[in-house]
Amino acid sequence: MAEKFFVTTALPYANGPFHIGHIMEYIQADIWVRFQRMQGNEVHFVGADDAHGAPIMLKAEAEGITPQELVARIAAGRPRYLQGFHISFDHWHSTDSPENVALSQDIYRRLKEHGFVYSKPVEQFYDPVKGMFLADRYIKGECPNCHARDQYGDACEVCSTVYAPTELIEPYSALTGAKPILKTSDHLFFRLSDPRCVDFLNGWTTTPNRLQPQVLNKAREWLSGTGEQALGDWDISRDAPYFGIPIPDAPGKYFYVWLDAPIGYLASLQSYFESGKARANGEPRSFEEFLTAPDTRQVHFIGKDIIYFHTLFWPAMLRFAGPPYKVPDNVYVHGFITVSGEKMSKSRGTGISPLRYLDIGMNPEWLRYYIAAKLNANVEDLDFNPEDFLARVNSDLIGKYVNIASRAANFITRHFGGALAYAGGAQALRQHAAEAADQVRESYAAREFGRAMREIMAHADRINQEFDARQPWVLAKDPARHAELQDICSRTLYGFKLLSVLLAPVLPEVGARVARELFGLDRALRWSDALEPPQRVKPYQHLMTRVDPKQLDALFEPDSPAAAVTAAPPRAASNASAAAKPAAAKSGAASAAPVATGEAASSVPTISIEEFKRLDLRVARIVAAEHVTGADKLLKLTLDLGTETRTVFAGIKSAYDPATLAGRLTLMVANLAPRKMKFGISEGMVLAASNESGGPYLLSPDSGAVPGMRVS
RNA sequence: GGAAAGGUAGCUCAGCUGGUUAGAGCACGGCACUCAUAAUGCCGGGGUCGAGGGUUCGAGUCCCUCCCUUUCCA
Repeated sequence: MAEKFFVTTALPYANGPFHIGHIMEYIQADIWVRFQRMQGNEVHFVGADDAHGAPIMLKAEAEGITPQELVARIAAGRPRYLQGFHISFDHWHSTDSPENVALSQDIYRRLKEHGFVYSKPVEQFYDPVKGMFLADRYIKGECPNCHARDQYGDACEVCSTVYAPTELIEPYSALTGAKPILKTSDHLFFRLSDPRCVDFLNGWTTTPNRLQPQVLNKAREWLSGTGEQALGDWDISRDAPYFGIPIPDAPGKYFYVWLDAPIGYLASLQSYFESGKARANGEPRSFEEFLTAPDTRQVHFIGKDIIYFHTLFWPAMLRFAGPPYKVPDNVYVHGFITVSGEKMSKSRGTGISPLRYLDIGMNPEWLRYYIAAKLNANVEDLDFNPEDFLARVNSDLIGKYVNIASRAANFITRHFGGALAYAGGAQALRQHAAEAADQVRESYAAREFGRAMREIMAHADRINQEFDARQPWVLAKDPARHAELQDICSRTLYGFKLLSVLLAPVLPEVGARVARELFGLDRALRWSDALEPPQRVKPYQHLMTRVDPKQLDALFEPDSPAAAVTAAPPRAASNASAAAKPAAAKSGAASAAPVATGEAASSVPTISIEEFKRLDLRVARIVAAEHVTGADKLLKLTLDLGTETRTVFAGIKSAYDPATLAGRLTLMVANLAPRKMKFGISEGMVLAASNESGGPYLLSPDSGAVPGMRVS
């Protein structure tokens, strides 16, 4: 009986592009989802942008666009990442959608009807210039404890004291610099402290196999608090101006972004059902029918920073709103990703840019494998270590796994025309494969991916050992022993097929290629393929290349615009940078340590004319453009600078056909230090524009310009 | 300040309810092999399991204290 899953990842806050933390979460969830699908289970995997809230409103304002425009721009950039890393969402939506408005208002009305909502006056700082109430993070002042200046309204970054914004000395608005005034307004509260809630949550959180032990401990701690620590009610309203969903019958009030954010899971699912995609995926029922079915399992993958919302408010809201809303069956929590042991940090400019990873031609499946190898079911942080990454990927994936196919398939192709034969039949091998598959299945199901990878690689070791022991290269020289040769190579290739099946949730592309190019299947691998000894193979084509250390160098090279922004002193306290800070710290429904985004043009510091003059920008003619073998993004350009010719590798393959480039003029940085790349030395760079929604677009001079002219 | 998770070979990590000389992969040294888009096999060096106490016939594994890292405190 196939299981039916509704799976989500945390909704990323739509004020910036994905960072490596998002990608890690998506990879974790995607591996689990693909694994479930391979088992024949029905999975509906959806995501959405978390679009509401003050940070987005303010950031949009600072850029002179509407919040909707900002969100649309960010959303337009999402597919590159999701496709790039093979994340198999069935649907992607937004919390700023009609579905979410209707669902949020409906859930609210039901909660209110059942007595879980009440109103209470709240006194808060108010910015008289901006005309809006200020969240703690938008108020700065002197720390009452250590007297450090310019600290945020909730806690001091110098001495870590936690306080209320009203305790700050000389408070000022981070938005306008104005002195905030205290002002009272009625807020709506969700009665989390209601005994019905507490009873329900005590039962829900302790249901066996629902939460990880560490998460359960945390929830228990919150639920059992007394006095100061007692479970408090939840302020769910915000006063206008606010980018959010209007609260019914409460003019000028909007839902706090954290109320409608998780409801976005349902909005996305509903949109997915109503678009017909669910039907296309084999689910004939309606959204409501699916949600209310007793065998539907609702699973959320989240980061450890948002446990509170997902184990208290979210299940309680759903429970007391009542059917068709169902409470989550599981909330699976992961830790953060660090880089070389360091937390990703805006100020230090560390972290890995997922886009750069893809742009420099690194294989997304390397990262999927590496993350899988280091993930377990616990709430533990995971470290991306470049040397470890290199060693792990190269030795496990290329040295052990891919190499198995390469060494055995060539004999079969050369000596047996692709035909496999198992001496004495393959029954024992099948039995062995079945046991291996069962073992690995359990690890995957339990989200013990690291264990699964160790088990798989242990099988790879065994296959290599047996192959070595039988010395097929010796057998090949003796025609009398060719049956033995065929047997060992067949056994080895069956082993390779088994490994490919077991790795397919992690390496979907390689799995698909193995199925098609090596075993001649016209479909993706299924788990049950592990029990089918292959009878024929096609000639081996190389499946994966090694990681080049130079690529890792390039990945960490601090020459991106983002790095330049983060290296700048933060003195220019423009609206944009002020807005970006609390947004990143809050991180919305996102689930990893903040990382540099460097998007807002207004946050780039000014430079002097002298600094500008250091740039040698020249008009150049593209005399030749060609594809680069092995590079996903790069084109090799030969540029005529009038007096000399340069070779430049440009990451513009996605947008330009080389045939159309030859002859045209563009602009280049002529005095950029030459950079050794995997494919050769790049002697400069061409200028192109891009953002989340499009590009790159090459720049061109007006007619009349000739190669070699200096740009000033 | 309160709380949680973690600190095991150079690196990244396994070690279930305490039980023979503490394991793996990578890295390193040696040997073998040559089928493999420099990939495999064998052997080996290397750890007072954060520190100090305690319980026990016996502790990396339980208890206490301390140190360090990370995180949470709506």
